[in-house]
Order: sequence, then C-alpha cells, then structure tokens
Amino acid sequence: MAKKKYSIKKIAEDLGISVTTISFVLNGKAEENRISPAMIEKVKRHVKKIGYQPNQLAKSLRTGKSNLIVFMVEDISNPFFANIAKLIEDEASKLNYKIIYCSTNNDPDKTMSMINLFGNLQADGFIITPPNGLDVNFVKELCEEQAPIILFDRYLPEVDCSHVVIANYEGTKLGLNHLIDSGFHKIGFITLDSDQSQMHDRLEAYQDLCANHSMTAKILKIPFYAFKSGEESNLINNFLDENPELDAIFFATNYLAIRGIKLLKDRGVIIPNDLAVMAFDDNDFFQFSTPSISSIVQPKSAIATQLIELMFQTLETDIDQRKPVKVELPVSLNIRSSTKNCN
Amino acid sequence: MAKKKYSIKKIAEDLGISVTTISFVLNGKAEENRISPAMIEKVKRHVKKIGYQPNQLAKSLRTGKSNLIVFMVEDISNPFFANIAKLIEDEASKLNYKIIYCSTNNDPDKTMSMINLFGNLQADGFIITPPNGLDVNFVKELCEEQAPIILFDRYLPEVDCSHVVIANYEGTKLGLNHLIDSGFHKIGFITLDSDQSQMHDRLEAYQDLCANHSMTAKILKIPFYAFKSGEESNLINNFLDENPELDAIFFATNYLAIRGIKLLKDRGVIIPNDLAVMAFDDNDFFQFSTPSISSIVQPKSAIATQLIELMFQTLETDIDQRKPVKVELPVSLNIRSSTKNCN
DNA sequence: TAATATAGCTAAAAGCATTTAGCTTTGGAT
DNA sequence: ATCCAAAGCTAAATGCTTTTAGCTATATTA
Repeated sequence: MAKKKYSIKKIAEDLGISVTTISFVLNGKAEENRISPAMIEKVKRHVKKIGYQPNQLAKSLRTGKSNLIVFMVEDISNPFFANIAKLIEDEASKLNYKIIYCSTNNDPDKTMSMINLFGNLQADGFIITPPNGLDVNFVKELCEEQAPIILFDRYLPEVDCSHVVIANYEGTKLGLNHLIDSGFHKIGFITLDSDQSQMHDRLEAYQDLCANHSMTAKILKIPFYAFKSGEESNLINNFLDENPELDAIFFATNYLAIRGIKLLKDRGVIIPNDLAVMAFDDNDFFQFSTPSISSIVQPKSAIATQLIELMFQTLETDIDQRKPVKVELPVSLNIRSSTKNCN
Repeated sequence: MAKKKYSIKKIAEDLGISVTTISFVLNGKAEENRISPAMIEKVKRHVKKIGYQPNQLAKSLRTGKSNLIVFMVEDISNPFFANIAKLIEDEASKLNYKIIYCSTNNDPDKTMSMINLFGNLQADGFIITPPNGLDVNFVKELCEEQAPIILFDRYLPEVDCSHVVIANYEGTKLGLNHLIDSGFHKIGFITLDSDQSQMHDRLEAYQDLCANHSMTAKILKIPFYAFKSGEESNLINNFLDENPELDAIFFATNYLAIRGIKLLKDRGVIIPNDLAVMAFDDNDFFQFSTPSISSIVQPKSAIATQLIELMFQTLETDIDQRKPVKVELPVSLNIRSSTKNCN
C-alpha cells in the first residue's frame, strides 16, 4: 500500500478530463477560462479527497518562480542573525515563501559560489550580509540582471544595491555621549580589524567624538583570526596595561564585549567603579550579567520587517522599474549598571 | 547586455552537437557512453568559458533528487538549535546538499503542513524536532513511504523512526548525583509541563533518584504558555515560598534556568550559599554569569555529525532495506561555582 | 566481399506543471 | 434554415534536464 504519488496527469485520467482544466481550477483561473461551476466543484472535491499537492519543482521550472528566498548571514549561530532569521521566516511563510539559509563564514569565495548555486535553484531573492572582499562587480551584475539582492547589517559602499542597515554612526555617538554625560572622559575603543561598513562607521563615530572633545583616541583593533582563535585576550591585556588611565571601554560588538568582560573580571577589575563598559548590539548575557551591561540595541523586528517588505515589494516590481532602496534604522540605548558612575 | 541564461539546448546549438552529449560530459558519463576525448574536451572548455551551470530544478525534476534537506527545529533562535544548524549546514554543503530550515514553534499542525510543503519540493530528507501532538500515523507513513526522517532532541515513543537524542535520564542522574555528592540533599526540580520524551526522561531520573535516596520529590511544572508569557516568575516564587527547606534547584532546561537565576538574584538569594543551582543544557550565559552555573552539556558537534551521517547513510540505502537507527549520545557534566558547597 | 562488431554520437521520451491557441457544442439572432 | 458568438473544454507547446534506445559510419572478421 505504498502511497501513490499523484500527478496532475493521473488526476486527469481518474476524472476523465484534461490536465488543463485541473490546472486552471488549482490556480484560481477557472472563472476567467470559463470552466463551469460544476466542473470546478468536481475537481476541487477530488483533489481534496486524495490530498493532491502540485510538484513545486515542475511548477517552478515552468513559471520561473521558486518561492525560495536565500538568507545568507555571516553565522547563523550568532543570536542576532538567528533572531532575524526566525522573524523573516515567519513573515515569509505567511506568503508561502520558504527560506533557505546558509552561513557565509565571512568567506567571499564561499559566498559567491553559494549565490551561484542557489541561483541555479532559481531562488527568487537574496538577503545577504556581504563578507569583506566580496567581488563588487559580481554583486553589481546580480543586482542588475538577476534576482533581487538586499544587503543587510552592512553594505558595500561601491555598490548601488538595496540594503537595510542600522545607524551605526549615530548609535555609537549615542552610547559614547552617554558615557561622557556620566562623567567618563577617558574612553577606550575595542573593535575588530575590519573594513566592513558597520565597523567602519562605529569607529568613525568614536574618532569624531574624540576630536570634538579633545580626547586622545585609544583604539584596539583585533584581527578577525585572533578573535576566532581566542588570542584576543593578550591583545586586550596589553591594551589595558598600556593605557592604565582609561575609565571606560566601548566594545564595538557584543561578542567582543562578552570576551572582554570575562577578561576584565579575571583581572579583578570592578565594573563600573574601575572601568565603565558599554557594548554595541545587545545580548541576553548583558541583561543577566553582574553587573548588567549597558548597550546599544538594534531593532531586530524592525530590521526583519523592513527586509521582508522590501524584498516582496521588489519582487512585485517589474525588473526594469526596480531602484535600489536604502534603509537605515535608528538604534536605541539600553542603560544598565555598567555605565553608572560611582565616584 | 543582459546576461544570457544558458541552457543545455543553447550550448548544443552553439557547438552544433546534441544535448545528450553535453549531458553525458557534464555528468561524468562520457566514457561509458563512448564520447571521444576530443569531444569531451571541447564541451568542457566551452562550458567553462561561458560559466554554464545546469538548472537544478530541471535536474531535480528529472532525477527525483533535490539535494535539499529540511531542518525543522522548535526555534532556530535557540542557540542550541542554531549551533547544530550551522554544523549540519557545513557538513551538508561539503556534499553539495542544501539545508532548508524552518521553525515548528512546537505547533504540530504547522509542522505537518510544512512537511507536506517541503515534500512537494521533493526534499530528500527531513531532520525534525517533533513537537508535542504531532500525528503519529503521519510520521509513520512518511517514514515508511517517503523521504527519510530523522528525529532529534526528542523522539516519539509510539513511532519506530530513526532518531538522534542524548542520554537525558543518565545526564540528569549525573547532575543530581553531583549535587548530592556535594552535600545538597533537598533538591527541587523545576521543569516544563511537557510530554516530550527528553523532558519526561529528565523528570523520571529525578523521581527515581528521590526514591532511591528517600528524598521527597519537590517538582514544579511550568506550562509552556506561562513561560512564553513570562508568567513563570509567580509560579517559581510560590514554589520557593512553599519549600523553604530546599538547598538546591535543578532546572530541566537552560532557558528555565536563565529566568530562574534572574529571579533568585532578585529575591536576594545567594548562589550557592543559600541555594545551589544546576541546569540541563549548557549556555554561554552560564560560563560568564556570576557565579558561574554548573550544567549538563550536550555534545553538539557529535549530535550534528551523527545526524548528517545517519541521513546520508540512509539516503544511500535502498528504500526497502532501510531500518530505523536509534542513537543516544552521552552527555557530560560542567562543574562550576553554582554547585560548590560553602557550608 | 559480405557480415558483424564497435566507436561515436543523437532523437525522442520522460519527469510534472503552466499556458496559448483552438476545437466543439449550444443558444440566440436574423 | 443559416450564421455567429459565446460557453466549456482540451491538445500541444513549453520550461530544462536526464536517459533509453538506436542510428551511422568505420573497422574487423571470415
């Protein structure tokens, strides 16, 4: 009693009618093709009875539309991306779209080969956190000629492509100003050594602020590989040793902050008495940590909503009418214990 | 200069040969079909030059194989699942498989309709954390007649289906015994009110242990909806008020523990002096929390490896030769500060 | 020289759905 | 009685690939 795989052809035989009729009924095109109500009813009933569902591959092959959206993030196990992924998936499934996701691991070659791969799967759209070094022309061509691409989290300054990012510059300023307003005036900045736009903007905000307040910029750039291999602690230790005058540290990402705070505790540093701490991008850990950590919060659900709305809006627009849409969402400040001035 | 979409047919025309020849070359079947080396070279060169890649939809439609594996978890934004997802994706992409993921949200109806949906996409296999109430017959039929299914994290006792789970019973015993060995003898157990196998096994371990040590079982079962809506704090508060004699709490999941620890701190409870704490399933937070929290650690990468190996092994086996494979992986104990007896 | 084997390639079917163009039948108008 | 329009349905092409069965030369054998 192996379950028969129904095809539209088989149904046509069963019912003694043509496949065309069935296809019309199934796709809501029965009326406009003058299929009689009796026939519509007959088809619908039978289809329901046997639980037939059309083969999506054949459908996609014919229509050129796969209802698949590729979601490529740096790393899905990063809670920020996982959260966005979930929100996007929920929205997409309402519209009968499926999400294929994959991690770029910040590898531009892997990313390109993935895009090619999914392109052959006739993916309808791409949402991507572009890794450093992604070939600009490659993205350009895709943007112009193929499936819509929306970059997020960061953008590529050289490419005129739709994107959804947050106000990294203003957000960093917001956080730094809060530190200054709280009486911290010797702020160190720990970031990744990265060219990506979001990191660039955060750093720039810090540098501008230093210039405006006649502060000496104290910057530590941690290479990506050093972070991956856990070697960042030496770098941070050196940085702290060389700059004992600092009264606050701004971490440019939450994962840097998590490692950094652990290290500070190991060094016996009392937060915020010895050193105030603030991080860009919130994290569950910051809320529950002792002391709790102040952070700049990205509006996750707004990001997800924007991404998916922009995607569907683009998909609905004729390919030659499409224009890049660039969205920058505001961030907010979550003030907790780690920036409370106790002196 | 819109990029031409190449098809095998177009290449055949360009080269003045048949599509069959090209297909043979592309699929490594040239030799066995006596295509001359010169011809093979000619085709390969041209294909490479124009960067042609076959349409996967058409290929899948013809071969019945999509190279797509569906990964359905309760919630991708749970770090445990996100981590496994990443590991699986890495393995799968090595073998040219793609992962489609989606969240069940523990909704059996959504899960079934998703499975149907992806079934029509000709997904080659399913890896699923089955939600409570998932129709047993539905899964049974699928297991027997369709794409291979591997359950993980929990299994359905009524269904004879492949699964990869961890030793929940032994793991819980391990944790509880550590508490007892450390001198805690009045251990409360806080869990979700759930029928899922993993929760059931954890609870059973606690009950057996109580019986063996003549301990009175003190159990709090938090309904899922209460947790979702944040109402669990009242329940936990009541539980603590009613059982002031407790000297340790075992949380059956990490997210229960995270909420619970926050609440304990709010009540002014000192961990572990007033109350020792242990959690099932590790979490970054436990490592960085003050005090750090002891936990039972699931072997994530072993789980991922098993899942993907089992999946490919099953896919390679003839459908009538397949037998359910049931894997139970051991867990380990991560002893931290929250179970240190200070008295 | 005729029959046969082999090398080298291809035509056409199949996989499943959508969609265009067109074929019957019926009813109404003239 | 004849013609036309509309109603109601369908044949066949199409999307792109894989794969079976088979065709045509050339080479080998008897």
